[in-house]
Amino acid sequence: MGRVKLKIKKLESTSNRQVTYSKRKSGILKKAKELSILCDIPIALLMFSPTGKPTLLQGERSNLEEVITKFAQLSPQERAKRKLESLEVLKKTFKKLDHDVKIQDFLGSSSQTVEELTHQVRILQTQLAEVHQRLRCNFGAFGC
Amino acid sequence: MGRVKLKIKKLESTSNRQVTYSKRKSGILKKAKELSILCDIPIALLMFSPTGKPTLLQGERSNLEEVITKFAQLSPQERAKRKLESLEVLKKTFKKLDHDVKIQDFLGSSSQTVEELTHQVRILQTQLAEVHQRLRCNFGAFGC
DNA sequence: AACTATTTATAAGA
DNA sequence: TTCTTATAAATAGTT
Repeated sequence: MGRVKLKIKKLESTSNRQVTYSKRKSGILKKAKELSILCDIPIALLMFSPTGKPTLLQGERSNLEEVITKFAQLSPQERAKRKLESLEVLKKTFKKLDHDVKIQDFLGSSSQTVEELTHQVRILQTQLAEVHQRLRCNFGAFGC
Repeated sequence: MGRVKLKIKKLESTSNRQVTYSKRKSGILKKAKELSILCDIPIALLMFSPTGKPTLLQGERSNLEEVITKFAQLSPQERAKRKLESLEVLKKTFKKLDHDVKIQDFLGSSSQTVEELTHQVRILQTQLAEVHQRLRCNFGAFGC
């Protein structure tokens, strides 16, 4: 959507990458917020700028109330299907993990880099803690 | 982008929510992939359909090589600034968590719901494990 | 699932 | 960088 049709491949110019990131980031954040509100769904978007600055968006409804309600309304057949789909997604996720973990040809390191990764760990731990919290509050004591 | 200007609020009709989710989901997934490639950045997008079906996208570069390289190139001043920014993001995240956790006026439950939440926990744990793995592989044994 | 009238996003340029 | 604008792209309502 611009003066010319853009080919989707890595932009050569560093400054152009940064400008494009800035523009498209605001666009995709807007889209995510709109989708969350219009369809009343939970959504999470995590990205890193070309310089490493993290951005985290959680939709207006980061709670899972709607998912729970909708799920409770499904028929047994639909539930069984959903269960299988969930397992498929899970298998794919692990498959991707296995692949990524094997490609470990990284470059040099820095102490700041560790801080950055640690920061990401904390964000994910926070999200994890939130889901755990919901499990506890809504369904009693589970082994989570 | 349609016949009329749409007001951004929860769509009344359930079927309309599902149709809109389907259309906009494909749009946002495309945007995320393009952003990942054009700007060569890591990105993760997690969302749930109005019926609870999860979708997870990780950009082409789910590894953090670029972030690390870019970060290593920053000046000490820029690193200090980045560190402060990361802490701000972290504070916001926890603030949001506190708020959400207090609002615990959920509806009825079901055994399937627990499975769905458990599935989400597993996805987040997988992402967490991935980041931990990278920490270990690239920077030696940390207490993670 | 397709089709278009419109709105929206954005690439280049100022 | 921030604003403008020509153009590409997404999509709301329709079929």
